[in-house]
Amino acid sequence: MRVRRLHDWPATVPEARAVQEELRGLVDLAGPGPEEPELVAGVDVGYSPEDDRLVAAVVVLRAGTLDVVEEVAVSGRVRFPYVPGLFAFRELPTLVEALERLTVTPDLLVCDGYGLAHPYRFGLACHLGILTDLPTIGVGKTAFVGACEPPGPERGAWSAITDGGETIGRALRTRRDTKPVHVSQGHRISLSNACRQVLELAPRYRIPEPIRQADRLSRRDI
DNA sequence: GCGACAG
DNA sequence: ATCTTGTCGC
Repeated sequence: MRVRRLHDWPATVPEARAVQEELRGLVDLAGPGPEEPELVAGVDVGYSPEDDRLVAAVVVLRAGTLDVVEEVAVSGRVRFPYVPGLFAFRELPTLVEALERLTVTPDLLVCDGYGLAHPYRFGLACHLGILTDLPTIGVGKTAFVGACEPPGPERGAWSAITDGGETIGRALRTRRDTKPVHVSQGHRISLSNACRQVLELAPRYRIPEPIRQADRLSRRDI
């Protein structure tokens, strides 16, 4: 699929912040996003324990059956330090290469990490949404910014993640008695639809299937 | 000022 | 992210 080249990859913190400030105004939070997506892609990155290599993985699933339609893994090198809030600049360059090698265009992109629920309201999922112009969802495994009450114990229970009075995401229980995931909007999808999609994509495990598959692939090829 | 901070 | 053993539960 085609990915827009809106900027060069920044090498420094100030450059990266400038890119975020420039692109954050382009984010579409109105959605509503696809009602019944046909193809859903998951993206994740795995890191080498011994050097600076990383593997970006994209797995496309048929939404109805969760069957794998296409897989792409691309290896690269870390070119940006881990700075909370600028996490996307580590993974995006190689992730974009992997997406460009996709022969199909997904209807929805599920990202490992945050979208709106981000210190500058522009996490990896928002950034990837702008570059691909696809609806994107951010799914985080741990809390980052904002606060929320613990949702009820049942699958499907959720509570709002708020920060300074504004709602930036939801803690969503995808599996009974299991730690919730943190869902936030990336681009071109509403928060309620994002949660509905995440729930449908995680019928069995805590982590939505597209991300689980991408995670497996990124570790296998490192 | 200090610590905490997606992966 | 990654380094790590056992353990509890389906």
